Amino acid sequence: MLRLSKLSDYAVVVLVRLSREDGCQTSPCLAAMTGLPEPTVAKVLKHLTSGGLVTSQRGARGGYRLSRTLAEIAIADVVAAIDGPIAIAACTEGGNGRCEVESQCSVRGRWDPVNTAVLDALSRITLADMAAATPPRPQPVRTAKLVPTPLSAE
Amino acid sequence: MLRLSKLSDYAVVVLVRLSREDGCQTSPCLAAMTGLPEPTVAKVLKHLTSGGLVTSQRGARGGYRLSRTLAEIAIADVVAAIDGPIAIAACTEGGNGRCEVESQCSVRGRWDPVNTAVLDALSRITLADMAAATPPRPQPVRTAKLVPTPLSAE
DNA sequence: CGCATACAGGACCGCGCCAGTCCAGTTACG
DNA sequence: CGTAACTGGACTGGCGCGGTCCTGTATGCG
Repeated sequence: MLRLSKLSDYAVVVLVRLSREDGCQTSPCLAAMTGLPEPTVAKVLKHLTSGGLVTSQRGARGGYRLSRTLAEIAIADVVAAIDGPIAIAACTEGGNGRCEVESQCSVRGRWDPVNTAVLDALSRITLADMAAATPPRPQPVRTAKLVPTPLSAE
Repeated sequence: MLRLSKLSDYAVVVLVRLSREDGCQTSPCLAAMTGLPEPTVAKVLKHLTSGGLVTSQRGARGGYRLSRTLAEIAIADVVAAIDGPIAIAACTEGGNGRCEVESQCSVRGRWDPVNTAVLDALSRITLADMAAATPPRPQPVRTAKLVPTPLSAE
């Protein structure tokens, strides 16, 4: 398992979509483009804004803009912006520290290297890597439910 | 976030405790030693048995035994035994494939490298590293492997 | 100047999942 | 033969997440 939250997944999709500098920077437009429900996209964008990954422009003709390039945004940044600090177990530094049997826990504090390793792995992959696909024919990973024009139609 | 399940956390604790070859190999005894509720420990041990990490002996005077040494059991093995195959997002190979907007998903299939990176990180750290027994302050970034800590020896 | 648009930042709520428990069955030791 | 311990399910309650909605505010435009 070790599952990522859905919102983080959505965030990656939205950010990659936002990187295309056509006239689609509002949350309703991004929702339509990605096929995700608009309130959810709005929520994701709000989190990304407070996380500093995008900048917002209020009012009519407003919208969102990436504050950095895709290559400068790591997956870890996105996850941190959406889900808060990455903490594998409750006993790690970023965790809430809820560990009532801590006194007799023989692995106390030993989760931190694991947490660091995972965080490091997620910091090494950027959104540019994620967006590198979407060529006409990426590696058919599993279900080849692939149409020739996935996003260029829009 | 990216939280690990509690059961996996417990499994690490139980396995490390089980590695000490004193007369504590039954699930009631392990529960008492670790301070965890006995039914939960029993459930964890069942999963670890079917995962092949421990072997069981039924009947009176039965119990559990590690089928490998701590150094040969990676964190990824424990997580896989408890929570099933590691899958960061729904769109990865191990995931259940529930992705209803897949047709217009611009990052389709691109989670696999991320998943692989995380899995790799978790495969690099073994239970022997975890059992290195509450050292003063370890700050290794990602070289937390292969540190010759003799404390796991019994 | 007022309206329409779009972000801000909450509150709210139902569903699904996980943790935890329990029980009937089986095995094996003494 | 009785007891201790594993086996493998089913069951359930809590809670966290995904998803929605609402009020307020900023801003561009007619």
